Amino acid sequence: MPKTPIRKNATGAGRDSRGNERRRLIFRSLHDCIIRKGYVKTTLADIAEGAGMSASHLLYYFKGKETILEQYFEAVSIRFLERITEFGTEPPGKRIHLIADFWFKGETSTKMEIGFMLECFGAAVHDDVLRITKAEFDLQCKGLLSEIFEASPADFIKNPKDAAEAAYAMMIGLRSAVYFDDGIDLDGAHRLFVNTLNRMCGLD
Amino acid sequence: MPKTPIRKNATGAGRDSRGNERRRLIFRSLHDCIIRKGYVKTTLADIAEGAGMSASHLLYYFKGKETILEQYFEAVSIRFLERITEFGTEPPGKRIHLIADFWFKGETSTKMEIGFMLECFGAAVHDDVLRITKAEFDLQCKGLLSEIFEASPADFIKNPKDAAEAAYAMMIGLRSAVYFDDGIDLDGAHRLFVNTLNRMCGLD
DNA sequence: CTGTTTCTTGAACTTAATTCAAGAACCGAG
DNA sequence: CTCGGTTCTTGAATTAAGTTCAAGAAACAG
Repeated sequence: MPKTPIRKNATGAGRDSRGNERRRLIFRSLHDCIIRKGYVKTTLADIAEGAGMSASHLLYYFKGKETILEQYFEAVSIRFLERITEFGTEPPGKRIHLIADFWFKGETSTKMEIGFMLECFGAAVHDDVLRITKAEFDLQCKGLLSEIFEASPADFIKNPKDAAEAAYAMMIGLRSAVYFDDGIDLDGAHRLFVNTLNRMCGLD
Repeated sequence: MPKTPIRKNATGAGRDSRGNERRRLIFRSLHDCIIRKGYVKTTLADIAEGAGMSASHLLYYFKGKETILEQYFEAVSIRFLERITEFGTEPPGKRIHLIADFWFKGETSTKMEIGFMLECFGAAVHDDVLRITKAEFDLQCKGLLSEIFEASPADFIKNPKDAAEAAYAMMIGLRSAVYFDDGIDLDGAHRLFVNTLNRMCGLD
């Protein structure tokens, strides 16, 4: 006589608010672990310890180790999108500097997260779930940048969409180069980026 | 009475030539596995099966699973460097197209390897061995590109090194965007890249 | 206070990486 | 050819990590 459990709290509000707090703790611990040893070498026990709970309890909230990664990645993507979207409200001349600062002068955690996203993208090649998230992220960034550059057409590249794509690619490219090479001149890269964008947009 | 084993073949030539053949088999199998399921999901048994030997035998040649990855990555980097270096002997107007073709029109395996390298770079953040290899690769590519662009100074960016760096970053950036997003227009990206480089170099 | 739902854990199970000891294959010297 | 040493190869044992599960604690509504 197994009764079908009836959910009193149909919206799941109570559970989810608590669950979300736990999730955040887990994400933060994952984040720390990745900074210290990278994702591959991070064990469930490591994450659990950092979050102050048992390893098996992690799996009460997440289906498996990779699911934690996926959902954390998704959360990070969303935060990035939000921040990048904010730039769209700034005047053209200012946007470029804000975007550049965002990519080059962020806190350590931002730097880590960008590197982490690239790490995820690598993993994502063979994972449909992550792939979709990445494609989504990519698409939206590009759309936004197109918009930004549309507003101040450059004479360097006739089609502003090309400029936007080029800038986006350059941004990702430079940023990853910076992340993966401690020897690189961060300030130099930053100047180069700003100058290039300015020139592209005829704001030089 | 364990005698200290005396190596007859002090140069290791015989052993190494055989060993290198085995290594190549293992690399090829790793390569195939990564195409099919990605590095993380590839097991030693998978690699061993593809190479026609036992899993434990892999560890006779390599210290551990990650060592196989590291050394394969190193081999790929070297091959890339060699191919890119060849472009340096071509005349300026032709180099750009050759490089662009190399990045955008390579065979599937090239595409896979670029993605794989990015995947490695992600892993490399927490690994000193890979890191050095990447830095080396990076440095040499940049040096070469500087050289290439030095020969045909652009009026777009006054300092040709800036142009080289921008082009390099763009190349990596675009290429990774292409790799990680099946929906992207490969030909369009290729055209954009060639056009942009041409304009940068005043060859338009 | 009581029954239901949610939370939490440790122990058991499963899978993959790594170590190890033993023996097969190879090879040069006598 | 055959003996002794060296290199190659493997399966079995060990270790470590991920996952499942059943049981009990905590929270909470009625």
